[in-house]
Amino acid sequence: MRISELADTTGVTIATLKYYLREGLLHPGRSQGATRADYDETHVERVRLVRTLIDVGRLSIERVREVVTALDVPPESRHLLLGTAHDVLRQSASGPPPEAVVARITSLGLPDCAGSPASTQLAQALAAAEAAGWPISDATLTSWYAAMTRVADADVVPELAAMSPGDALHHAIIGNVLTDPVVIALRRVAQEALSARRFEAGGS
Amino acid sequence: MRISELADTTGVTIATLKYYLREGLLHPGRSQGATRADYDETHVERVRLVRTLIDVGRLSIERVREVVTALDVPPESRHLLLGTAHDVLRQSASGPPPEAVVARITSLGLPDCAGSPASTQLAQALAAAEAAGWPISDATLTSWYAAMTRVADADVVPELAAMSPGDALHHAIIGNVLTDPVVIALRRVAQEALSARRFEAGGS
DNA sequence: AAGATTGGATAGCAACACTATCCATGGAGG
DNA sequence: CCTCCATGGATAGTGTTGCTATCCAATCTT
Repeated sequence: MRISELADTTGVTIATLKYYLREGLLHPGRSQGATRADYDETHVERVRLVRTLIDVGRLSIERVREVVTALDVPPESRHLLLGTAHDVLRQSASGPPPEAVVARITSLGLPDCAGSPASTQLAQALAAAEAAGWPISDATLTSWYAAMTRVADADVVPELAAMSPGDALHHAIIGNVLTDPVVIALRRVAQEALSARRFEAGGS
Repeated sequence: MRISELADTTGVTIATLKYYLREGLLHPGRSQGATRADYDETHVERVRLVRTLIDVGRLSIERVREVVTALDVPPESRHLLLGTAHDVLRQSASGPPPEAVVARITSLGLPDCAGSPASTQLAQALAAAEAAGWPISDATLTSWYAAMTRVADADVVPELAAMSPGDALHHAIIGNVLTDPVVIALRRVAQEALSARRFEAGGS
């Protein structure tokens, strides 16, 4: 497959593909002499991944590069694997979260994945909310955690055990990127439904 | 309060405040002659709102302008109010979602807020996932909806009924912006916990 | 009177994600 | 064999975004 075909099948211009090649988001095609290279299905899939991460996940080029780098050298351990996936999907910069918030999380009986990207993200999100005058009670937090466990139940499927580390990582990353918006939208729908039930009945 | 004080208390530079004034994100101070204007608590709160929307919510300047415009003229009806909040927090462009996906949503027994921003968002998120080769089953969707209803339970508080439309809108917008990252982070933590339980036991 | 501060206007800047152009090569069709 | 278009590789340019920086006259403070 030549680059023009890759462009046609993915809907991405040649100029952009060259850019992705330069930036290391796309592995080079198998070179067939100086002016020809061969691209295959792995390139098509990679381009689709990159576009999904950019369009849906709103990841920066630099962050996408982190993803493909991780995919090229996936961690062996299945535990580190999810951590890697969560790390590249982090929202804020990966600095150390406030000590006090971390202590609070562990004291609530949430799993002690201390230092894991997910816990760090949680701590930073909680700290940001508190700093903006929106503290979240222990009761709300544990209730939300229970609810999100039900959501995550569909995420951690047995099939993962049978996949190669690279495929599992790909699965975890793209699954979260694609379904986070669904989960958030469902939250909004639920809000509207509850609002209608609680306020609409009484008028206004 | 002069502009320099506003800058000091909010931690935003004067140049940026002037930019926000130009862009209509910040209402002008009460003019005291040609070279002086007076800013008050409403300006401090507005600047904090803008910074939260930008830093945490990653909203563009244009989207923030939508928010403040809506806050200046909040809808009277409490039902439209949540819709307004959800509309300014939309991820993708507010185009019409695919017909088939909408039909599927309503057929699942999800509330028939047809055309509401939340339903539109959901339809678009589902369509995007499907287009990227990640279809979401009816079972998963209903299970997730049940879970997110539990999350939303903490969002739609009775106090909302007693608030002014503007305050309620502010509450809904900033609440979602600040807690979406918390909810998503909890999902990740739950994924790690489930992964540990399901895969760690069997080794690897 | 001197100096700093303000509002208002305009211009500049850095980052980001492409997009366009140029060029030498080289394979394919005639 | 010759022409011609696609390709790889390199480099430069572009549009958008979110600020910054500078300038100016007016005015407030000291």
